[in-house]
Parts: sequence; C-alpha cells; structure tokens
Amino acid sequence: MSLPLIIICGPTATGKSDLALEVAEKYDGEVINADSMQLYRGMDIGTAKLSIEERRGIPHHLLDILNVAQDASVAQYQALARAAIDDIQSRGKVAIVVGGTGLYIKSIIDEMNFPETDPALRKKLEDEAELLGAAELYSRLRVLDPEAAAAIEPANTRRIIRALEVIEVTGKPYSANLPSDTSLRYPDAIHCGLAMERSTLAPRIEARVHRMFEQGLVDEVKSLIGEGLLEGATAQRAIGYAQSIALINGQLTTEQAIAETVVATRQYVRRQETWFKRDQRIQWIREGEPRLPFIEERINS
RNA sequence: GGUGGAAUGGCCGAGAGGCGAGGCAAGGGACUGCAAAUCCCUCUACACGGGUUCAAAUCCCGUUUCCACCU
Repeated sequence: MSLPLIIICGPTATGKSDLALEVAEKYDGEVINADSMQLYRGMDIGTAKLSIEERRGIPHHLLDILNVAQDASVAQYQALARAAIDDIQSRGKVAIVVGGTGLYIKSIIDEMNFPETDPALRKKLEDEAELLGAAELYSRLRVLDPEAAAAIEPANTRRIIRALEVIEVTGKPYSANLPSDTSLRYPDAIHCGLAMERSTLAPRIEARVHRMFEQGLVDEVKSLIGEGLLEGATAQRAIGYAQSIALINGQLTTEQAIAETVVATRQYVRRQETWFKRDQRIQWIREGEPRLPFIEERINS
C-alpha cells in the first residue's frame, strides 16, 4: 500500500512549510519544494527558507539546487520534481510537495510538455522586440498562429517571444503544443490549499518582512551579489531581493525598501490567489480550521 | 493681527472656462522553459457657500484649513 502524493499550496506566509513538517513527521514523509526562489542556494532569509535545524531531520528536496547566476526553468523543475517523487515513493515514503509557485505545481501534476528552448533564437527575438517593438512580433505571431495570438496580450513581449520561439523550434503552432490540463498524472493526490483572509495575512506579511530585514536580508543580498546575483535574470527579481539591491545602490532608503517589499509581497499574494482559485482540485483549508486533521481525514478516507 | 501663496479621488500630481491627464496604492483577471516573473482590466476627484457664464476644477466674492513672511 502506498500513500498518495500530498500537495500543500497557497499564498505566501500562510504556514505551508510548518504544516508540511507536521505531515512529514506523522506519515514518514519527505518534502519537495515547489517554490521557485527557494531553489536558489544562499537565498535563505528573503525566501523564508527553513534552516537545517528547523527541518527537524525531515529530508527536503529541491532546495539550494541552483546558484544565483543561473536561471530557473519550469521544464527543469518538472523533471527534477517528478524524479524526486518517484525516488521518495520507491523508498516507501510519502512525498509532500509544498510551495507557492502555481505553475511549478501544475507542471508536476498535469501533462504539460515544454518544447525545447533555443537561446540563440530567443536572443534574436529579444533583440528584434527591442528594435522593432512588440507590436511587430505580435503581428508576426498573429499570422503564424492566430489562436496563440488571441490568447496572448499584444503587450506581453515575453509570452510573444516564447510563442514565436516554440513555433520555430517545433515547426508547429504554439497552440498545438499546449496539451489539455485536465489530465492527471497523480489521480489520487491530496491537493490542499491554505486559505487565509487578507486582513489576517497583511499583518503577518508586514511582520515577516520586517523580520527579514532585521535578520540581515541586505547582508545576504550583498554576499549574493558577490556570487553573481546580478548576472542572472531570475533571482535578482525576487521579492525583497530586488528592493535590497535598490537599497544597496542607493536608490531606496531602508524604510522605502521595507515598505516596497511589503507591498510587493501583498501583490504576489493576490496573484497566487488568482492562480490557485481556478484549480477546482484544490481542497481549501479555511483559516482557523485545524490543518493536520484536515489532511489526516483525506488520507484515511 | 497683517500680507502673500496653497487647497484636486486612499496617496503623489498635471490641468487654468467647453464632456472626466498621468503615476502609485487598492480590487479583479490572464498565465504552458525568466512565473516572487510577465501582462490585461477597473476605480469621475477637484475644501465649503454664494455668484458670473450657454458652459467653471478653472473667473469673482465670502468662509474654513494649511504654508510662508511681516508686525
């Protein structure tokens, strides 16, 4: 008998990591991180990453696997996460996926396939976008793949570039590469979301951000800059990190950096809620509802 | 007490007689190799009371508040 995959998602600062530990302790589980920024080695304070001690001996996977100059990618994450699940389950343990990056979780449980990327081609498209403008690329996309064009905003340069890239790499329309998301790779997964009222979350976020700066987030960022933080495209954009970089560059005062980080975190929560809200598979654990029992109930049924 | 200036939506801020700048925040949404990213949508305000005018946030009078400077 093998226990199903357990997934714990939800907005930031709702207590996902702690719940995962409880579940892991109760069911002999191991945790797989589904948080795009916790993938980075050295990004600890600002991502609220559990320290080794805080992990209480529970194995955690997909933490600290990238250096700050590298760029994460869903495709890579998907492969690693699925491999980790297989590994954990093959040893008879319970795999617990925990994190707030909706796309990453989706990449695990849905049949998503990500056509190859071509750095040279992408570079070319990026240059063209800069030179000719997004509108030019967009009209090109409209010709090559009207369906994809209809689904992408004309101003969303990044998406337009990727669509054109996929078309060129695969020789097929971008839309043809989009499998349905109804397929379930882990049909009996227990997929829980932690819900919390904004009014409860707001002060938690405020306190958490202040704590991060007190604990030395800016020093962490300084040392990461030495490790190439500014070379990559992804890590330096992380909430709290971007603001710390601006602070270090003298573009923000400490107070401003803190305030902007709080705002950015709140906005992130909103995007997370929007993303998770539409996934009907998620069973929401309401604020104040006992969490571990909620999951125990589903496991036992 | 006097003189001058200012009062615009949650905040910043342009406009200076003819249908509501813009930015930020907030709220909603999208999302398939950077996703803590990228992008879309929404949010009729002109301190108050009179007046002039076909028409006033914009002009005039008064009131209130604030800021300067003066006594």
